[in-house]
Amino acid sequence: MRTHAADGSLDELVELQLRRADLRYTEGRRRIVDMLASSEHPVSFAEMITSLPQVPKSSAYRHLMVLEGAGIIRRIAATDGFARFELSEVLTEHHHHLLCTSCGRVFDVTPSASFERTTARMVAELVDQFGFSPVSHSLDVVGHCADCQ
Amino acid sequence: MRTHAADGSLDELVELQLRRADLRYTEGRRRIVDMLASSEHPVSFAEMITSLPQVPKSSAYRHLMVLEGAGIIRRIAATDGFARFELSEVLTEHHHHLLCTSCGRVFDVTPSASFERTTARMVAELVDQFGFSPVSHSLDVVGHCADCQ
DNA sequence: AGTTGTAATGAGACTGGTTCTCATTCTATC
DNA sequence: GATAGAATGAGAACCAGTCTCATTACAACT
Ligand SMILES: [Mn+2]
Ligand SMILES: [Mn+2]
Ligand SMILES: [Zn+2]
Ligand SMILES: [Zn+2]
Repeated sequence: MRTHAADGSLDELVELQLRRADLRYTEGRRRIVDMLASSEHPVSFAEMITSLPQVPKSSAYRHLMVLEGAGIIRRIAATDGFARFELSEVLTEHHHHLLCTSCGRVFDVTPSASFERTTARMVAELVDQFGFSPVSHSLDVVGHCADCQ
Repeated sequence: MRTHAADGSLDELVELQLRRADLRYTEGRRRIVDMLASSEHPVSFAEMITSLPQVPKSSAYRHLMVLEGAGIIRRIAATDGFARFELSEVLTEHHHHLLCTSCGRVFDVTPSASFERTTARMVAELVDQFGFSPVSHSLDVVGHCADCQ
């Protein structure tokens, strides 16, 4: 998932958002954000430390918690029990996921505008019955990816 | 979530489905199925062994795997990292979930028929772009429940 | 009823992903 | 450059979940 912010401005946006919470945009955190920004699909923790051997495990876990807490990244529960991570939608764009139950991978799919209008209406309908206050929604499709048929 | 099968027939349906895979519908498995059938919301493992102290932990985990494998129950990834379990949709009815990020609870919501027609159309649209073969979908709303506002 | 093969059970050991600890090192601000 | 709070990293600790293995229950046959 590409960012829709111009390449140069992503770092600035992240730094700003961290500053707001008295947090620093340090080397390790930058490495993780850059990695997620350039990844074609949501990334598992294992993939992450493999491709970023400079970042120690204990620190990487902490960075993920900090970045998630600051709303910079989002955690996705995949079908294999291992979470995946991606930039949050304020830094990319709203989209949905295809979850493969064979290999565990997660794929991004961006719906059309009319699609999203319909979804928003449906979410409102669901929530009304319950006094629930919605923050976000996710329409996940579970099945088998092209590689795993 | 109530079952739509008449009370008496649920056990028969489950037994049949297990038999098909040369599995037995034993005491412990029955306890878990009954518990899920009478529960108002998806149940975490902790809740489960608390309310079923007769079922040992190691057996309970195994029962859940067997029942999930046989398509009798479904595992839901909640926002707190702990899975929840419910009867699968062949035994209840298709529905969606409201996930509270404050308390971690999961609520069932049953959409209207027209709602589901629309959703099905949208899922087909998403999947086409990817050569992905869909098995099921889930439209989850993340936010705060009435208790946690 | 007895035999046999396979499924199921349960206590406890074990695993490995994740979190915690703590001593040390940065970094923003005064 | 002094100070305080944030960040770091190695390793210990934790604990949900899995595995092992000896035992028991069950179904299908003779
Ligand atoms: Mn995504
Ligand atoms: Mn449900
Ligand atoms: Zn796959
Ligand atoms: Zn709540």
